[in-house]
Amino acid sequence: MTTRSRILQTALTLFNEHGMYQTGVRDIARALDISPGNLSYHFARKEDLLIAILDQYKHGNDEIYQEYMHFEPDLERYLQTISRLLKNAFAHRGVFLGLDELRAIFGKEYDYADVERKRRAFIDTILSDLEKSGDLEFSTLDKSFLIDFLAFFQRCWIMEAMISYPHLEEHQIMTRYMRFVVMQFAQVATLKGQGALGRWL
Amino acid sequence: MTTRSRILQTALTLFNEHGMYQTGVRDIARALDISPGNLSYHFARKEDLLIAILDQYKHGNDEIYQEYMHFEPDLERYLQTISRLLKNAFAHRGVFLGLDELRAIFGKEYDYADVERKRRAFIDTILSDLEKSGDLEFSTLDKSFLIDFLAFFQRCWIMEAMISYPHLEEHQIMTRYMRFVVMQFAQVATLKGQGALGRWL
DNA sequence: TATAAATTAGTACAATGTACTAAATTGCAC
DNA sequence: GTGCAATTTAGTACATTGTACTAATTTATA
Repeated sequence: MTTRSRILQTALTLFNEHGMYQTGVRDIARALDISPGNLSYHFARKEDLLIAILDQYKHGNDEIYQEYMHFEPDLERYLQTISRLLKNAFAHRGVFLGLDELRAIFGKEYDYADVERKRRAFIDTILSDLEKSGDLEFSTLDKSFLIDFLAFFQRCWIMEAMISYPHLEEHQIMTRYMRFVVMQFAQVATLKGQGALGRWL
Repeated sequence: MTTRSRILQTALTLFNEHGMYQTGVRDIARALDISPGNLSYHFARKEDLLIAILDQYKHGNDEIYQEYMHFEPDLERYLQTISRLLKNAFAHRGVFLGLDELRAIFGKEYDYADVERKRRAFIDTILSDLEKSGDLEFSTLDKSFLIDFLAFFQRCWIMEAMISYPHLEEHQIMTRYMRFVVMQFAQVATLKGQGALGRWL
């Protein structure tokens, strides 16, 4: 394991536990038992750490989506995919608490719009395929609204979870939010699709 | 206008524009043309400023809800009420970017659970009344889900707005998010209720 | 007028992010 | 094994920040 990835891992752990602003670069170095100078050799600025962690998060998301796309459309597998996306976000929750700094680097050093564009494109494709496969039908609820909802949900839930349920464990948080999102799917699931929802409710 | 309220106003403006962490206590004092010592006379810690602003936000929300409750249930008025709630959150957006610090004071010096409890109670009452008055009917979409959705939405939207649309003006942001929430109401609006939704879509 | 509240100006301190240097160690291609 | 580059250490330095404190002055108010 390279020092660089050890740094990323430890920094993320500290960010998750104590928050980004409560974690200084000297704290990270101490936790790794390396010198602060060495840390700044790999990451000149604290922001670079943030960016690297965000890239890691983005990469994780891409992989999860790609894997879903690799097989035939299936509502049950899509819900599992969403669950994996939530877990990935939870694993990187520490950086989402630094909204202030996130906002500062978005558009400059980190292309957030790209994440967002991809997300919506994936969701759109997936929902359309699930419509064709007969798992979903959009009559009462508009497809474009469901895309909006899913995009909104996936962007926000982790922030709300950190604020509202800081004491809950990952597993509890996951069931809570999966249940929430599946309730929305229940609006558009066909009889065929209903079966996939059960295990989440 | 008291110095205390001038401080609150200026601090909030700076927080909204540059973020909480980018705004130092010395900046606030300079913007007000008062001495830093004077500022710390009114607010010993920066956190106290945050708490005072949150109280102001909470108070604003309470007033908006109370005013709605003062008249007969009406879907159109409820949507206007939601719009006012969004505006109040937007006016205090600066502090919501300080998630890290918010999380630190929640449960200790600021009763966030109370805000949340009230919010859900209000929403519950309002929806039940609107069901009785025949504006809403809960068949395909569960009432408890709509409560979850509205609570979730009202907690999160401002954070997502600050991250995703930092360049948009208040008016544009408001129409975007009102449109989003009204789409969900469309699921449960009766024929009578439909009329209220039109102006937001 | 007297007392309290408010305000100013200044100092101090620990912690932080950032930047830099010089020397030592390690890894690796030749 | 030698030599070079990458890595790591240790240390210094600086501006900024939140916080805390003092003494003196001004303002408001009973």
